[in-house]
Amino acid sequence: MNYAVASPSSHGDGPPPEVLLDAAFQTFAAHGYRATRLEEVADAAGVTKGAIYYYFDSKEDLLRRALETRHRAIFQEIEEALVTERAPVSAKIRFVLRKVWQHWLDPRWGPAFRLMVGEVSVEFPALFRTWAAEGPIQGCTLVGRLVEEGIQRGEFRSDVDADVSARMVVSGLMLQAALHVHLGLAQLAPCDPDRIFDSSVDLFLHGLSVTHQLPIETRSKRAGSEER
Amino acid sequence: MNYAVASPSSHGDGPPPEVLLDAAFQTFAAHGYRATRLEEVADAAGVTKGAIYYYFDSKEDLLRRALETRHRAIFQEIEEALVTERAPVSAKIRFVLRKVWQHWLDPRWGPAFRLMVGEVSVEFPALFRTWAAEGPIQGCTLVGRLVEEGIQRGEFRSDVDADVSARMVVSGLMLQAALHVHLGLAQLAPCDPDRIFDSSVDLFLHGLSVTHQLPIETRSKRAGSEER
Amino acid sequence: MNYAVASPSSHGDGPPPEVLLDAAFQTFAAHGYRATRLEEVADAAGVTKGAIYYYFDSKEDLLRRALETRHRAIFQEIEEALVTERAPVSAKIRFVLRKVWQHWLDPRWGPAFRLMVGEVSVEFPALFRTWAAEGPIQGCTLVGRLVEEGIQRGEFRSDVDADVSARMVVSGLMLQAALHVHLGLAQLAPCDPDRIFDSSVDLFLHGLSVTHQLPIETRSKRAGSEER
Amino acid sequence: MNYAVASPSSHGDGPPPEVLLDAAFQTFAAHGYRATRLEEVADAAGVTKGAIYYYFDSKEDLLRRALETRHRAIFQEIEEALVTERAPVSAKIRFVLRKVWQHWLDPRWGPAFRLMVGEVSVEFPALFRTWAAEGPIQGCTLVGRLVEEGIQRGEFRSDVDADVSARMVVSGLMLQAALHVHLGLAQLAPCDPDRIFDSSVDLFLHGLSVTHQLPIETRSKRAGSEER
DNA sequence: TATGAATGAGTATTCATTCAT
DNA sequence: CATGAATGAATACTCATTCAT
Repeated sequence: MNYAVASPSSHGDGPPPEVLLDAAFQTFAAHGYRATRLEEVADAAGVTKGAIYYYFDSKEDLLRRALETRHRAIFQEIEEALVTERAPVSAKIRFVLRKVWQHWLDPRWGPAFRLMVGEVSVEFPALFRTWAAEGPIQGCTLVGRLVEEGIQRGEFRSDVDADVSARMVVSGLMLQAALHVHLGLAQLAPCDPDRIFDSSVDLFLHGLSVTHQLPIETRSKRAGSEER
Repeated sequence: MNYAVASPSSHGDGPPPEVLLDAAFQTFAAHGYRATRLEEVADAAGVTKGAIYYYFDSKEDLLRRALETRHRAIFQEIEEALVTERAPVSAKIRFVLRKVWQHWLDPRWGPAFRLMVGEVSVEFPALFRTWAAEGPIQGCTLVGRLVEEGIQRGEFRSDVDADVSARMVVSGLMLQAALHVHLGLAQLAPCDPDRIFDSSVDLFLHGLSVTHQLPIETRSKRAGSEER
Repeated sequence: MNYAVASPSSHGDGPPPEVLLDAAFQTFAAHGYRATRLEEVADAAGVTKGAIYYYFDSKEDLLRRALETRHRAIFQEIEEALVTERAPVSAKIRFVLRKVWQHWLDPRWGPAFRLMVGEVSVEFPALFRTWAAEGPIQGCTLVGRLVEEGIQRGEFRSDVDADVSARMVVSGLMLQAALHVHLGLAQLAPCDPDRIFDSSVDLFLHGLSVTHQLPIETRSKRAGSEER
Repeated sequence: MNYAVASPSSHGDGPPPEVLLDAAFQTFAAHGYRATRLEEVADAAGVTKGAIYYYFDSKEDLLRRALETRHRAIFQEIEEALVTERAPVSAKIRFVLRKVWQHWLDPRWGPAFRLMVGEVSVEFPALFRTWAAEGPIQGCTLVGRLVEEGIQRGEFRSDVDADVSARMVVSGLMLQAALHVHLGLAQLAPCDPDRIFDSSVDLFLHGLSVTHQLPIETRSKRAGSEER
């Protein structure tokens, strides 16, 4: 045993084995945090329960560190890939969205999304906010900036709400991935992921684009009497 | 091995008291299914644990029946309200979406969404499918039919994908409600719910509307070399 | 609905500790199966409740395994001790009966008999049948064979019912052990165990022995009018 | 409501309905005391749990009173039927045993025996002793007196142990009834109840009868070296 | 480092018992 | 008299956590 200061949250000298982190992340994601017994994680990792406690302080600590390590800050990568890009903004947006769409299509993403929304959001709000900040929020921000740029360049309508538009397309694709791809709603209403992506992005870009049409309708109804 | 009677083990003859179903639904929604102790439900309903077992067979039975009874099939109502409507399709769509948006804004909806996506989807898949069929799926179907109608009437572009467009706007608004309104992401990126709704629906309807512009870009990139 | 592993839910790899099996057997025998709290067993074994569940799946499993392991197939042993015996059949029978009588006199046998007859027979019929097959039934068979042998050799009357005679003496001694020795009826009608044994076996052997007397009475009354 | 003094152990003014006592006795006998839920008794009697508490103070009280009332002091009856009898003692004995045998053959007797031996003996020893005093013990006493009478009259051997002989035949028949008739051991070793009775009684009376044979063997072995 | 064994606080579930109606 | 509803103490069972080896 060396003289390294004991790390604050475990006894292990080195970093926890990847296999444990992986097993924890996947088991939690698959069955949920509460529904997962530590023994399941241990089994999945090929060790015994006790070993977990050599590296982690508690079930919570295990989840926390598994999430930290496993979570890919996808938008970070994408943004970096984007700086050198020379293309119309709409093409950049499509490029960005395709990247994240592919990420969301990953079989491991759906369960993780469920874990985040379903349990982490309530039981570990801070963790949830971290995930959100690096995921959805950063996605929205990135896309939002591109929309802004499109507006500046005259590529998009000047009266577009860049912020909300970005949230809309990011949320729309994300929940479609979650519900239709991962949660089995495709069985109830089948649809090809490629078509979902293409049609959704087409719709989005059309919505942004400069047109010659008349205003669609007035919004004056919003405060109208038909609302309860 | 036991001589338990074959009849259902709950004893209540009449339907379970509303207060129990309410308390169960809300407590489960608020804290999650696994994280909720039956005693919490009992406390919330002002009874004791034993009373729950007078009406329900198990925690699972309680959840099941609470979900069945509490869940409002919102789209059903909306569709009925729509049959008499005489208006441009875009107005109808805005009307429908406003209705569901208001529903999703309800403080009780967010937790229920979390419960459904986070735990029910994994632990009680059949229940989840029922919810989905009456919620998101029916919403998509309804909006999809309206988009179709708009296309027929020449109000919308003939090349929009009615199905996917509907999913997009329903998913987009739903997840924005969940994340930005209920899960506190508004703190990270503040935004007024009214603005979210208006801008999202504007964007959507713009996306559907007939335009005179050229196609924004080709989709030829999809199979391009940047994909993994 | 749960994600429990399909493998048996007890975790112990090796066989359960003797002390647990012993404690379980004795506590169940002493107080009865239903009346025994798992904590009593745990206390008797000097462990905590949780430890029981490390080795056993349930209270039922604990009983089952305790009975399987603790039960001594006494007649098996006796039969083996008998093969070399050269003696009059009546002596062999007395030898056999003395062996089992001593077994039934053991302070642990009475409670076990009660457990078997009182609860196991109803709640775990298969277990009961196993016990019976190795206990009373095997005893009857063994003694029955000896009686048969005695008849062949001319030592016993040729008109005795070997089968039923064996059942009679085995049942008679067994229930006297249970009621008079273990269940305290000796308090109501005191009698020395040795005397019970000797007199009972004498009576039995007399009953079997060849005599010169006339038939005691006719059995013609059996279907007579005094029956209901 | 009249002014009768509240009876010590219930609120009912009149005696408890037979149907309740019957249901209790039979349910307890069938499933065991601990294993029986009061609701089962109530169901069997066609009332609700609450009604039981109008007549009885507790589950224990219910058992106690059900046993008191249901239990037939069979030997009492038999003894009375016997006083006028003019016949050889052996005939009287056969008569008595046939009566009790018939009683023990009753489908309700087996479960009651089990209840007594299995649970009442441990949980309510006083009750058990009452049952034993009026059942087995009285039976033994009665038969014992007859054997004594037979000895006096020279009908039976003078060296017979009247007491133990009586216990032997009563125990023998009783346990055969319990095990072979009621507890299903007949499946393992089939035998007709009539034959059990006849052969057992024949054997018994033979054992008692005066013979010309030599002593079967000496008892000197009892303290011999083969005992442990 | 890792394990097998054990712990104990917690939780679902049961059921005898009560009581207003 | 009897019921339906409810109670609450008891009890089987679970599982995160500990620890000697």
